[in-house]
Amino acid sequence: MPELPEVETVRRGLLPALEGARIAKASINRPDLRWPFPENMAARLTGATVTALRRRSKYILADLDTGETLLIHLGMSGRMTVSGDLLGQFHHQHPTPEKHDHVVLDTEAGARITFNDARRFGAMDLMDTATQDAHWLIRDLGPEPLGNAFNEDHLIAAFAGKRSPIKSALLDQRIVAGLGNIYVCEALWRAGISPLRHAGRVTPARVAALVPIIRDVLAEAIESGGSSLRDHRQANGELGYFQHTFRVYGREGESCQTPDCVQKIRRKVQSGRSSFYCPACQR
DNA sequence: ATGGGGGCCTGCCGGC
DNA sequence: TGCCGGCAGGCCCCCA
Repeated sequence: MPELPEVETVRRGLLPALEGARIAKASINRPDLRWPFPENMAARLTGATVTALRRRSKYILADLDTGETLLIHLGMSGRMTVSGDLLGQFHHQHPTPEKHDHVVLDTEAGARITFNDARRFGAMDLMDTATQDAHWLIRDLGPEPLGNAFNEDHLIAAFAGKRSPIKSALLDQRIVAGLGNIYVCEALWRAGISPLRHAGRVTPARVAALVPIIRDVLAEAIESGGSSLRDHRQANGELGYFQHTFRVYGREGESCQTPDCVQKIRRKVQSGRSSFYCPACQR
């Protein structure tokens, strides 16, 4: 269920087990996810040490001491779980393998990282670290929403003249990289902008106001993910997705949470995705 | 060139 | 209980 905050939460959860760790064994249980795995992926991972574990948009990037970088995308249903000694006294045993455990990495230190993805919209690839920015999945991505390159000027310029609904524009990873359906709905509700409005017809002032709102929505989600991740891990060692309460997402028919607003949240399908919004607060 | 829709997959949930 | 339709947080590709 991964948008940027979930991917960041997973990355942070993987850090203690993976960063600096040597991969003793890589088990690849099928030839592909959304796309075929790269040639000899197991052999190229085995024996490699992870020197850094980074994130770009919704991609997790593991730099290896072999000069390659492992790219991981969770798609819609991808999960990564950690088991093994690094998690402490309760988890000496690895859990029973489950259906859809497609890739399993065992580290020399005794941790096991399992990639499970029922729908297989996820992806893994290996690329040269030196030229990673040119990778076909990375090269067209827009700025990181939490970075300095994502600012008022950028978003105003990106929306200028755009005929598509602002909902679609914010889901366009070339404009800003990492937002998905949920956080776009949440950010637009906070900003009071209708998801149906053409991007080019939102006033510059309102577009500018959207920038810190997007940052806040994501930062809050990461923060809440971080805390629930710790809890979750204490409980069973899994890197779960945090429980986050959304103001509009999934709340069709419920009352708008804006004080004094008496409207109900509506759901409307836009280019195949559900948008949740308040018809009174969002214009 | 740009925007919208189809398709990839499996699982789950509600209704009959 | 079983079957069926609808739905799911992503993203590439094709078509108009």
